[in-house]
Amino acid sequence: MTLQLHDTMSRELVAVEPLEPGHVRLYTCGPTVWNRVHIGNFRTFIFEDVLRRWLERRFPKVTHVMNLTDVDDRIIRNAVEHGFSLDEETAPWIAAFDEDRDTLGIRPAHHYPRATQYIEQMVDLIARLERAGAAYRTDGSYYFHIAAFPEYGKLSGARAEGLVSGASGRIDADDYTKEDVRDFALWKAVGPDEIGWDTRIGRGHPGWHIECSAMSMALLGESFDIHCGGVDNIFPHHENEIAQSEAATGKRFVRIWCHSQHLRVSGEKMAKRLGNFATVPDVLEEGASPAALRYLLAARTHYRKSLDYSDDLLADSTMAVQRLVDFQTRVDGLHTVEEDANPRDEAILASVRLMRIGFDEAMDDDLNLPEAMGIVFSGLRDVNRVLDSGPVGAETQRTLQHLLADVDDVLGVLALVARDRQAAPDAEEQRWLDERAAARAARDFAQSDHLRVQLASRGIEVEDTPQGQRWKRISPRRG
RNA sequence: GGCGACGUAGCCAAGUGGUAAGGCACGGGUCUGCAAAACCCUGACCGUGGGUUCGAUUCCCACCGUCGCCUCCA
Repeated sequence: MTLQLHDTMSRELVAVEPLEPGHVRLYTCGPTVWNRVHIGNFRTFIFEDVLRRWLERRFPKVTHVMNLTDVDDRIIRNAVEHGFSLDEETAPWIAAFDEDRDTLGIRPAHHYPRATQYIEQMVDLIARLERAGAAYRTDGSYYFHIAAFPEYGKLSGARAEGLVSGASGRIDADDYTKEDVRDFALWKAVGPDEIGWDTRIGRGHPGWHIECSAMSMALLGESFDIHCGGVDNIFPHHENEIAQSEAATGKRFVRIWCHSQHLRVSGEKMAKRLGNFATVPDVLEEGASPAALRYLLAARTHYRKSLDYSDDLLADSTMAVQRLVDFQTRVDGLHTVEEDANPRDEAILASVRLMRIGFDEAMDDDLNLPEAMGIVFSGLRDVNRVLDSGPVGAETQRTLQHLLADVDDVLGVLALVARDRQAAPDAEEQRWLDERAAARAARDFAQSDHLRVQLASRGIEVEDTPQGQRWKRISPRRG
């Protein structure tokens, strides 16, 4: 079985076969750091993280590049307004992005190239395009000449006739002058007092699309395996990247294009512009756990389907994560017996085999994590049933622990829960736990129930098991 | 107007040409000092209308509904 991904260009499932055997080169469009990234943006970044994690399971080497767009018209406008340099303007947003990314357990890319650090490469590429007759200069600015690239539109299916200039209502089309509405800016000339770079093609700053072509080529080569982003990047961003890159190199730019669907709110796309967004800190402030948010964004539905965000969905995800955590706790706390394999061990090992096969198949089928988790949950019930019936051996316990570790190597939520758990009970909470254990030993149930309520008010839930009292931190939202 | 996606139980959602995983919530049980956890039982004619087929939720067409992109939004 090999990993297949849905390719936006061919609109088919395509097997991942790295250009360089054993080494997958992955480029994912990162954030424009003009503001705090919201959880809709993170849906895409988490999808890419899951992809990256699964690729690492399937191939010996993965090189992952995510760009940071740290120059664009909005950033320049804000920097001017604040009297900041570009770096000063973007530094806090980059720091915030790093923090949120870490909160959600997203593995860092191997490279985070910043547009402002690749001006030279962009200028080279623009000069190369001009020599190839694919770029022209107007009033000092450079534009890509669509007519020079007949294949334009092959990714999005967008043809010239269908495009309605300004239909999105997001741009001021008169900002720059172009020969053809479809032509797009490679380099924007600016005056001596404006923020820009003095280069051999003049003073200015880069257009949006050119950075991804220049940086991906610099770090991954002129052709590489997988390029990802949100669906809103298909047109024009990725369409333009293809045009620039292939017009310059004459080579196929990317093998497989993957795009994730949007996160919505009440049916509409979550977007800064609409004001219906929430940031990672916003969600945590309401009492949700990072694990629940990650689960919601990663596994609640398939990455190519839009997902409507709501408090109910978050609560739902919180409980789903709790079910996994409770299972892990149970497995870790198993009182195992040392004896030859019994029928229970056999039954569990059989379940685990089925779970592994099903999980891998689902993931190989275009990263169907919801399907994969369905298989896991279904298997957990089978295993729980067996565990209810009697003790198992230490080998079975290890097998289950390895299974959970492998599932979470992709899902990445148990690791976040474990991180949260390090918040140990404070002195008072610990005293209540001790007192409650003592009260139960003395069969003073009134006192033990009282302490249970008291601990619950601190977000600590206590359970009694044959092995004694056990506690766990629960989300305040849960009540 | 062009291109594209989606519509499955109370909610979320996977999936298949031969009558539908899983999660959450609800109800009833087992277990428990009581709980919790776990387990058992209980729920769907898969947007509407046609067509293809022995047979369609799954393929085709139309329609209805929702949404996305159409020049710097993940």
